[in-house]
Amino acid sequence: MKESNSNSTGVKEIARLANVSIGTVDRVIHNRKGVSDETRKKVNAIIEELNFRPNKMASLLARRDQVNIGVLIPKTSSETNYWSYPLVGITQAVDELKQFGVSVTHFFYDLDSKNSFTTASEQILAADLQGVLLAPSFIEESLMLTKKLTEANIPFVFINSDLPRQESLSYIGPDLFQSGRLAAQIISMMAREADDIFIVNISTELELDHHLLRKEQGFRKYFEEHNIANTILTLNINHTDNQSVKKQLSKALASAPNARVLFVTNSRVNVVARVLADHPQKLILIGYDFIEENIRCLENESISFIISQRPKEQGYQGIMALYKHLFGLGDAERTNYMPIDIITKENFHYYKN
Amino acid sequence: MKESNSNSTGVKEIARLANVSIGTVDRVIHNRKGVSDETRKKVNAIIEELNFRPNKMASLLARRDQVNIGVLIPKTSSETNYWSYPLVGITQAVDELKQFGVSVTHFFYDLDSKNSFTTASEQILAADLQGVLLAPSFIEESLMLTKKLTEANIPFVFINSDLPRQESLSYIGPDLFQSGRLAAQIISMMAREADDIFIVNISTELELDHHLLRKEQGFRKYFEEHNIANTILTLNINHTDNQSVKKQLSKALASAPNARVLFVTNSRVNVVARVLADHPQKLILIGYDFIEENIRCLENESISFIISQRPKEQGYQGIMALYKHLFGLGDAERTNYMPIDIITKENFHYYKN
DNA sequence: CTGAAAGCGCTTACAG
DNA sequence: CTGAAAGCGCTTACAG
Repeated sequence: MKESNSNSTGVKEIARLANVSIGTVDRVIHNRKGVSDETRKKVNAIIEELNFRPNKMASLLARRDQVNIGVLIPKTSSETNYWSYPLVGITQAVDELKQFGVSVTHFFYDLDSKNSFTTASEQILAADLQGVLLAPSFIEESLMLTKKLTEANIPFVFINSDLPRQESLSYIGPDLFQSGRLAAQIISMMAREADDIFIVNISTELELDHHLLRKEQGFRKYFEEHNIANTILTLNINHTDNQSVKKQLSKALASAPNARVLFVTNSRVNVVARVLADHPQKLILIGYDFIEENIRCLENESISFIISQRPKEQGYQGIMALYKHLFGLGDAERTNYMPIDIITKENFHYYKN
Repeated sequence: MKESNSNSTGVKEIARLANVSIGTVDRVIHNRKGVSDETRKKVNAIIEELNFRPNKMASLLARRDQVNIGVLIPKTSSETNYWSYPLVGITQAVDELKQFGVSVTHFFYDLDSKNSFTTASEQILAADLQGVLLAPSFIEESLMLTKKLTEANIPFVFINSDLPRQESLSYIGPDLFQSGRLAAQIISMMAREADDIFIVNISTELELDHHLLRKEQGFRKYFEEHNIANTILTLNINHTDNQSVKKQLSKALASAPNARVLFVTNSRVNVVARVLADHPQKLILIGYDFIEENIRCLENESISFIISQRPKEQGYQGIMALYKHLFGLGDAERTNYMPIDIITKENFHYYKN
């Protein structure tokens, strides 16, 4: 290790060259008022010439700002641990950033209860927050919240699903349509000509929204574009318990003897795998989300493919986007689509996102 | 934004509580000598109690250490731009770290010339480097270098391929065997019973080493384990030009009329795609590496799947591992296998690694 | 073995 | 509009 030569560039050197004080240099760097045009020009010219970039560490150290970010996401339920992954990413980001004065306050809601979302929203608005990261699962309720946040001038970032036309800083999450296309491509390569294909949407009315439909649209679009002749059937199951799924699925399969491939449009694919365990014919199953239940099904080969969209990274990038914005370190893109990962029995072990 | 309450913990506060100077606190924190056992204990107790973690920024700022890391990787050739991706990751890491005093000196070698590797090695040893990131493409030559580095007490990290039993800090790259298994799984799901499968190794003698063989081993292992009956043939092509590939491939395919799936064990899969363009039968192609030539083949559907192992991230993590080690911020695992990503026409667009 | 002082490269009141 | 001084939380000589 060597020590740096300290006569290098820095506010001090710039001040010397411009014949001003370092305070003035600081004012120019941050576009603060109280500097004559002439001085500003002179200093800026030198900054240009030296290609000066302020030392972020020193800056952060001297400012000792603290920001508290509110995080509003569903709580991990007994049904799925999906939301534990974004949480890991959030925690990781905060661990890296706490030395820069970033902290987080968590607010969880229940995916089965709009009320819990509204309650959490009120807590968020009452808290002293400088930014909010949220998963806007309920559209109307989310709009209520983001409207207030916008009024209060509190920046926010969406993860996992988007609410277009909002004043959000960023959306970080999947491109649902495209992920449906990817599922279609994989299936089209595996299916035989005579195979019928089922699209299975499992969802209570609460959730049966744009989400699953967008995936279905992408899926069907792919088959259309490629003129693939397989019959594609849709099965909507609006109860999520094993019994209901089993009943409706059995009925549907009984009436479609050629069905050999099932595309389940959300993480409940493991429920399908389970109720299909005693099905006479071997079916090909593909579904969504890197959650423990699904991984176990990959292991026992009852599910062939899982599509995952880096839940951990969504949380991580969400916090990072807020941090950079709050500290004036640059803004992320408005829309950030995650890579669409294909997970199987042979590669889930190294998947860390 | 709020300002932090500055009466919080810090060396100053610890010094006050322990009735010593902050210099002594610093000595204890970093286990420097010149502190009596008694004082050390007293200070450590307080550090414990306050759960004190030194402020990394302030520490880095005060130390103003500079490290220069040597990077030894193949140069991007006209044949493949593979190595431009790790380079992107390296550059990104250095951009983030230069504020912490990290810089990089690049040394490139030619994958077709062991000599160029040796020459670059000498330059590395002559340079004033605090760490080295290298892709040890040539085993003997790499061993020569790492031996000297170890003697000189310069830490090094391997990316892309590993040299076990070396004193490297870390290996960051693929698990070749497992990626072969993954290829086998995908193919086993797509192939019909009557299809013959070709494993195609394209490589000049220089490279025809453990690399491709490990992938082939993983591939065959999967088929064995699953008792899949397809015939698996191996074709070794030891010239990399289009003409040679075309000739040997045509010959092999002529003698195997049932061949319908080709697994190419490296990035040259695009060459195969090209020479197969006028092949009468539609073949399924799967190969390695997220490089432009291969992406184009995904687009025109002449390649079905590409396996990629996050080349960008390898470079990024390699630099990070060295940085953390050099600044005493913790060491990475000895072996870091990258996720094994499956890339197709429908998801390459969002793949950023 | 220990302390006091200067300094890292910035920012922030405060004074003029 | 501008400057001088103090401070962010550490580390580094230097003195004793």
